[in-house]
Amino acid sequence: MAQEIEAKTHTTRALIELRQRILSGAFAGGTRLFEVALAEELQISRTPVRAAMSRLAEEGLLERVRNGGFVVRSFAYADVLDTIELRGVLEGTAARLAAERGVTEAKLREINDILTRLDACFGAAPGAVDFVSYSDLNGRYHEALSRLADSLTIEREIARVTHLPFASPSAFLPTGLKPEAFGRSLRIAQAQHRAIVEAIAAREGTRAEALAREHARAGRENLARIFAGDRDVASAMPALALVEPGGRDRA
Amino acid sequence: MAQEIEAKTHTTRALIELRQRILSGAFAGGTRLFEVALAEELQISRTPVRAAMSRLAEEGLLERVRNGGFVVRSFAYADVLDTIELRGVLEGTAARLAAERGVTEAKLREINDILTRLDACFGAAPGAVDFVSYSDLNGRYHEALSRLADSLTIEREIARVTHLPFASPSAFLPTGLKPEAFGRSLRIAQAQHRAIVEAIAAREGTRAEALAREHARAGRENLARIFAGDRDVASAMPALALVEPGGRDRA
DNA sequence: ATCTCGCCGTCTGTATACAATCCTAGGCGA
DNA sequence: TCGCCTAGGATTGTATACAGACGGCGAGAT
Repeated sequence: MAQEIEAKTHTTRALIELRQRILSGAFAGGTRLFEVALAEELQISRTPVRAAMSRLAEEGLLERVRNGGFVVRSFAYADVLDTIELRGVLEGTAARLAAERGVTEAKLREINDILTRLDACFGAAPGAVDFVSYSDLNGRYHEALSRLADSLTIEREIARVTHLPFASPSAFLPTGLKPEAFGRSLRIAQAQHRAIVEAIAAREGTRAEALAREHARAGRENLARIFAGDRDVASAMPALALVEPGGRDRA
Repeated sequence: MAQEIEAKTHTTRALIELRQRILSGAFAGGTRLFEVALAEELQISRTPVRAAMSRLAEEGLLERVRNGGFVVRSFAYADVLDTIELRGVLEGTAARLAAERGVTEAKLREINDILTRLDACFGAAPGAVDFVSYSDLNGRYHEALSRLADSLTIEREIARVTHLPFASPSAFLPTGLKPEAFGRSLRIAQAQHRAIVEAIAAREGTRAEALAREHARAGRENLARIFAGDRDVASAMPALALVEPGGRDRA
């Protein structure tokens, strides 16, 4: 997805454009996308539009409908919670398998290096955190963690779930919380990061799994806080743009 | 997938034909599929071939390659093990969430009904088992289990993983084991089926999860037994047709 | 009033011609 | 001999015309 910048083909451009529109909530969930209309709008023929929609279906952003055609997939609040839960379960599995199977020195060094650099994001004051660096390194940490089990199957599935913006490990970091409370929760998260790697290194599979799950739970609780609090904050979160408003069950 | 029989469109026919070929191992893993060649072979134009391949990519049987085109995804023995492990983890999550969130009387009755009918598959003698009915009902049980958590997200992900033939709950049932040993392992599996539902009904989430994982483990051990034993049996298993021979690491 | 049948419009399915791109093989030059 | 560069073939990308299928709407019959 990184090399998609400066796209060459019409298909790729349509893919990027449509993905952006869906993620930004330009289409309500359940909206049917018509080839002809989009083709006209994007000034291309139906063929690349179809190709792009097909790939968006692979990404899980569109759904095929009976007798052809696509609709925008709709996500309710409950789906967001379940997806974050699922990420926790999968990352927990990656952590457990890594602990059980053992990891190479090189990989351990790599993730420990990320941990060190994450530590460097924190200043003396509770609210002093380099958010930008933290967010970037947090993403790298989770990516490294998913690779620790040395299983392409697990890695793939985590990547798949994580692809949805609201399930990304860094989804709810730059929230509207007060800097102080926010910095505190980030310090706790970082402590969990360390504990997970320590458990893996000590071959404590069950502990590693439990910690990884609890870590995902933190993200989930940030989300719940956003939802329970200011609704304007929630609707301003880019990661929540494609989530249907209303249904807020299953706390 | 059930309504695909008596397919109307060329795309659907191509999809079924190609899927069948891949699953039967007609293409080695890594083989690149060319639109023109397949179009000629199937006596249709490139357009429906492309559409079919795109859907096979969604199913995880094909992979897109850089600069266009598809290759048949290749599965090593380690991937099979990881996928079965993953199924156990996901079914375990479904079971745990079902226990934690509670299930309706109707759903509980439905899965208990399946359990009763599974019991009826066993005769007096150890080797006396109605394999055909058991296999069918076993599939239904696992499907009902995946729906018990009342989460489309989880259900979807289980369906996705289960779609691969070697990860299906019924993948390694009709094996080349001796009837008596086979019947015994099926009775154990059925005991696990019951225990999982009992744990869910009693709201024992952790127990339900552990049991579901262990249950998947049984399938994995059947697979290992097949692999360790007669290699001819392994190569005769339809579910293993698309698995690369050779690599047998990670026991 | 309601049900059914058939027409028609709209949307996707398909074929095909042409364009663009990528990879490779071969030759030329340093 | 090695490397680069070019030319050509192979393969996908794109546009477009036509075909087919589904659904909605209206007219007619009961």
